[in-house]
Amino acid sequence: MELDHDIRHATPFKRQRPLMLEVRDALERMILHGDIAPGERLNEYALAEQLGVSRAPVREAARSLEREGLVTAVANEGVYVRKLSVDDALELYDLRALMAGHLCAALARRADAAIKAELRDFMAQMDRAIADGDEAGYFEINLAFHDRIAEAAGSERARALYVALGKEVRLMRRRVLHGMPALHRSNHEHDLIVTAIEAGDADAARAAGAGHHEKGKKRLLDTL
Amino acid sequence: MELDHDIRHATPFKRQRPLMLEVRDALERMILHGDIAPGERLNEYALAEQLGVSRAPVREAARSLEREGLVTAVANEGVYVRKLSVDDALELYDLRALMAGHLCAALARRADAAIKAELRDFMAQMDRAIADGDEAGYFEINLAFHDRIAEAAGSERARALYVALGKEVRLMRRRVLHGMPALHRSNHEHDLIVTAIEAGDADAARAAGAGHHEKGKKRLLDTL
DNA sequence: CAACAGAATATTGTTGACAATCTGCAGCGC
DNA sequence: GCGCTGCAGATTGTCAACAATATTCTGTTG
Repeated sequence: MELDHDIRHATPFKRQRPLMLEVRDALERMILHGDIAPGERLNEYALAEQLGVSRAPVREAARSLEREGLVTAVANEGVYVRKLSVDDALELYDLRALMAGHLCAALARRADAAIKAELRDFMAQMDRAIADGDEAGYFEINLAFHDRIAEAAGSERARALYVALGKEVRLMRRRVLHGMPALHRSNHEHDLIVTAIEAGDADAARAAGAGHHEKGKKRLLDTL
Repeated sequence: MELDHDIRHATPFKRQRPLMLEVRDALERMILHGDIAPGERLNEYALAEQLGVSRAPVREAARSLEREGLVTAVANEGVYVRKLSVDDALELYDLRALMAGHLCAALARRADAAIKAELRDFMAQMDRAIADGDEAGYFEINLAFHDRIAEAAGSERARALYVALGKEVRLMRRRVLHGMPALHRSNHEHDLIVTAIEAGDADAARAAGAGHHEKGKKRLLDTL
């Protein structure tokens, strides 16, 4: 845990963006990247010194991360990187499936030609990544694909919940999706989602969106 | 806006509970009670003086309320009590219906005799309140009833989401439920929920739980 | 009189210091 | 040996002052 010193010197000229946000991003990156292990405590003083700021922005950033469920704060004791139990992770998968179904259904009702074409383009990109054997690339596009659906569904609150749940899931640093067969199955599920959205079939889209994430849950269970 | 002075003197002896939490509760009460109107800005300095604390706890409390969606913070400008548009409110109702359905379904799968009896008891209390023409009493029990379901469903994250959404909805200070006929209909829907849970029928419970909240949405639309 | 520049004011962002609380350990009594 | 007490260190909670930014007001100018 020793990286990213002195945020302020990284952006030397003018900054209207509050330090707290910079710190928040830095901490989130560290946590999601695994630089700070789950269960580990975030030492305000140490982090403040490490980042070259005072404790207040670090405190606020930590509280902000608590909102996203990445850390848990205990009074008079400190904030800890959240350690996900398997049950927690399964619950998160369920909620994420619920939200994904909701978002896909909403999008099926309101999708126009532009967004439909956009989703098909994502599919093509993922197909190409699979053909190239580019797993990392596939993950990235996969992430963007789902974010785009959430965004286009037109329900800001639901979108925010969905991405927050996604970040939380990432705390369980287990690769549930790897190997070409898994990628093929995954992209077939994507096709079900897009097809239902194209058809404007909200119920089918809900089922496909939820089902896709429930498969992810099953894949996690299989790795145990 | 002038009430609740000096939190600390209100609890004069021993306090291991951080001031920030006291402030948080006080602010939440003020907001939900309507003492601070939606759209109004929360002045850190003024609130700090009014509550007899420094700005730091007020700041933290405000950031904490942001998490619950009761206020929105703008950088270098301040935090404002959230002003719900009708669309926002409708979206909240949808999400709350979604979560309620999820929770009811989960509870239907795991409910034991004790919780079933407890729910029936709530029903009896609400019947009595209706018979007595006690609308305020009905509301209170109604709230406890739904909270109990959320708690008993065994999904902590989902429960937290559900109650947070409930608080947000209260920002729209419109009485969607009043008059004996509405109360009767409402309690009939409660009966559908409890019956489905008793039968262990998850799908029916989901439909009943979601339907109950969707009716609330319709009632809101009717008041427009 | 309208519109703009710039000062004056109000408010948030950040800092370092101090107070309260928790943790670990040594010393003591049983 | 075991457990309790209390001190020492570390860490979070709170505070008041300072810096940066936004807002309001006012006088000037076209």
